[in-house]
Amino acid sequence: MNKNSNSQPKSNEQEIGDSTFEAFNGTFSSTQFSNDNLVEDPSFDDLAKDEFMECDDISPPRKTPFLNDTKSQGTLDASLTELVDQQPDHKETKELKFGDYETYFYHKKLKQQEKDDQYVQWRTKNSNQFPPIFSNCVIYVNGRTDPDITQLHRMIILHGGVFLNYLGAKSNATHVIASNITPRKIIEFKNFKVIKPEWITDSIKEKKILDWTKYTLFSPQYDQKVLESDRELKEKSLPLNRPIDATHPEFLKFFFENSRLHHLSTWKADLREKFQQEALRASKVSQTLRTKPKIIMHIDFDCFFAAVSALSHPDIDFANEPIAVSHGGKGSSDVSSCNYAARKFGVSNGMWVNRALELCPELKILDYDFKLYEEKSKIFYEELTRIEPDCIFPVSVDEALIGLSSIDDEESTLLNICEKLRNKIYVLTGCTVSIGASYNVLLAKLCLRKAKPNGIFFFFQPNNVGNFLKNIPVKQLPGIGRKIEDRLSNHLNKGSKETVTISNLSSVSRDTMVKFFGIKTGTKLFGYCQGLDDTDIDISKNPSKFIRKSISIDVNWGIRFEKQTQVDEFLSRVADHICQRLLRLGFVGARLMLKLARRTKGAPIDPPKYLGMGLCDFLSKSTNLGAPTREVGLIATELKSLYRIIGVAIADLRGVSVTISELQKCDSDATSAVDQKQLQFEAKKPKEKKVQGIEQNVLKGGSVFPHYSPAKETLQKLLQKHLVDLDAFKALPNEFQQEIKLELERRSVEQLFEKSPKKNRNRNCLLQNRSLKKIGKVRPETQNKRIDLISNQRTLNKLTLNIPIENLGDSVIHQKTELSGLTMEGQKTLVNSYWASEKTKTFNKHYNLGIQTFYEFEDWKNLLKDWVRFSFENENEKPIGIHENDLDVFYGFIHKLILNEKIYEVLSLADIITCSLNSSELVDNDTNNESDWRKIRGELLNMLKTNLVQKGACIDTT
DNA sequence: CAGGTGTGGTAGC
DNA sequence: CATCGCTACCACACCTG
Repeated sequence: MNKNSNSQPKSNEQEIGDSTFEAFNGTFSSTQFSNDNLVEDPSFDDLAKDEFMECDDISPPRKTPFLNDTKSQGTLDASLTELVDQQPDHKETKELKFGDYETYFYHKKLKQQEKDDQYVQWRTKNSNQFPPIFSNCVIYVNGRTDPDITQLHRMIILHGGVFLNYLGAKSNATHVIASNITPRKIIEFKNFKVIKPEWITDSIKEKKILDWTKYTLFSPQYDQKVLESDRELKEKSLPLNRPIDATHPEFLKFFFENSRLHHLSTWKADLREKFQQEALRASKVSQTLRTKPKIIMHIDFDCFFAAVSALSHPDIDFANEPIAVSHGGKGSSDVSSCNYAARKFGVSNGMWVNRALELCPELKILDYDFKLYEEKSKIFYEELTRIEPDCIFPVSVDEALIGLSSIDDEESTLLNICEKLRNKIYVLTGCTVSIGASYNVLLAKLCLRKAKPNGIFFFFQPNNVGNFLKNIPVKQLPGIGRKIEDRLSNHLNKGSKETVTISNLSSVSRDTMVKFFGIKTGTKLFGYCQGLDDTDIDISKNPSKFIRKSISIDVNWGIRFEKQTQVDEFLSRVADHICQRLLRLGFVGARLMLKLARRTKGAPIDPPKYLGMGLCDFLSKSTNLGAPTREVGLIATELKSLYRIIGVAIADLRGVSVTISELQKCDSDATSAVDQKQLQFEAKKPKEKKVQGIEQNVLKGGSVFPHYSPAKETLQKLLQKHLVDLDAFKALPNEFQQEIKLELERRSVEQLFEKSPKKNRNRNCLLQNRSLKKIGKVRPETQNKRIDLISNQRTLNKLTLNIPIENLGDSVIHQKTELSGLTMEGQKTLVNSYWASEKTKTFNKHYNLGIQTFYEFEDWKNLLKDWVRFSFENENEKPIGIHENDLDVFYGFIHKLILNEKIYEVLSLADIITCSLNSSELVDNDTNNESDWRKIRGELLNMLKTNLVQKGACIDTT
């Protein structure tokens, strides 16, 4: 750094530095760094060289394609273990196989790249002669080559490239190297740049990356063939391969690959997770309390997509030619980004292309290049890290907030840092960034607005803040969008179209704002008008605050369905997609929400935007999943029933959105159950209330399993669960009523009966599910007729074969939907006094099923084994036993399984109970416990049977 | 009052 | 032909017990 600052011309620094602090509104769009002058500036040349040396010294060659780094090694190892542990005969795992295949290769790739890294480090230790010319390349070598694959491999990685062992369908290979190629491979590689190996060797000789087009493999006589097969392929596969709308099986993949907003959102989430993880790691190492950073820098690319897309069009004069990025060149496609030349014509982001072309007929439309955006972003963040700020807060793929606590000789040094950063990013990415800096986030953001394009703007004069703010439109304030602006405009200007500025708000009191916008927004807005903002961007101060709280998928384009089956298929695919994301991100979730967009009455059937959603009403409904899970089948069924509960006419459906929340971290790991539990306690900290008892217990030096005390909320929940409806209660036989009353008396809550509770709103599906799960629990007659399904494999086969499978899906959903509105007379309220009373008297320990995390079905199996073992452990010369709360969670899961036709799974769980009880490990010191387990096992089979009978399955009980 | 649920708004290009 | 209008998070209104 110091070395470089010497090469910076002093005069510039002085000139800019002076003006900075003379007037607060000075802009530094220093022409010195505009694209044209940049390269010719001699001092810059030095700087650039220097910087490159520095890169070479410090940064290791690209390890994995961008953003994949966030995957921890642990996850991958675990995924692999999962893969190996799969039982081929198991239905669940069979379905997972395809995804895991990819995981397997991913893992392999990572291992390989690790090895590569080690090799590169070793080789470059004593020599510095490998310029990273392939640093943006991901290269796959095909077939026999000269030099051979091993040599090419070495050449590529030593020069900063990534070598691919396997070319996956979604592979991000940038180049394919081959000397010979079969016609078949020509088709296979038709989407790749296929280049001769000489490209590698020559590039290394020249010490720079050469134009690959001069090294393409397809010789002229092949070209014809390529074209032919290409056309052939296109013609044949066009109707099949190109999704038209969401009825196509591959629609989701296709849609997300091309959606800018999807990319923006996932990049953001990934960055957030990455920095959160780093902060978490850092805060464990040093617990020093940091003060709030004194300087906030807000740094952002100028029209990021447009600038990056233009890089692949060297013929374009980016500074003067109007450019926009969108899909296709006309019609209702969104302009996602446009350069400043285009903005002069009134073109803006979000505008439709046809409108933009009206405003600016010579506007050039460029395509998206999501991969390149990612690459440039990676470089950007690498550079931000390199200046070693106090903290980095990612705002977007191309935008970050940076906190600096103090720098010596603040003013000139800050400017120096900013200019150098801008230079470096320009050299490395070919795109310009702007920087705004101030003493809080609000003002830094506003400074950035003033700095754009390609400039720097500082504001450090608290006394002058009123002056600084007065002409700022309120729309520019963070968190103030179109709606709030509209409301302000209506209130203040009475409909006139003038933009509302901060000075317009000076007369508005804090109370008025709070009344208008609520306590939070109102207070925030009032503070903003005084230039106050206490947002803290230091993630490391409270990393757990930034942990992910939900995962969602939104599709509001291309949604056109005619039949219920199409909707259901789509929901299944969404479920599959979201479960894959849960797996990849290492989460399980306990709550599911479905949000639908329905064409507003009177809105045109076909909106102006092709396959767009048009004007819509949004309707949402959520449900609890019983236990944290990522079971695809379960989630799919829940979605389908939620869809029916919301009840949007299929023809009016325009958008589908699925959110899973109440997440728990769950990097499936082969650690022991107890270890897992302890990890869970840490991970669950955000929800302190629920874990409190446990934590206290641990602090007291006691067991991690808390003693059960019926707290108020638990009691409420119990009532909710067991007493769904008072009418239903009254309809019960007398002895049942007595039993329940006695039990509740024991808990001294019988006064709750005196009140007459309102009719249950039936809002929550889960409530009904819970009541359903109790069905048939203590009916002597069914108990007597209980059949032993497990012991008789023939019965099992018959059982599963006799179910009218093709109708099951419908009946399941139908059944659930009906339940949400209807009561099942006499069956609704069933309390099993046995579990409720005796359990709490004798057994007082949780196994804590409720806070376990559940991955796939295998984990439930292990958990159950463990739980059985645990219940036999001795405490005060009595076995710990089974806690009703655990049992509740367990039954909840079983119920969901049954609803999802996971018959085999339920049976195998029942089987596990039998096996565990027969295992010699257990000390048979209390027959009660064993008989409890046998009852539970019987209950599983009973629940299963009841459900199957309802569906009309023919069960052979002989 | 604590909590749950449904809805609405915002940000990035 | 077109076109790829996502997603995480906060805040709030309203309801229940």
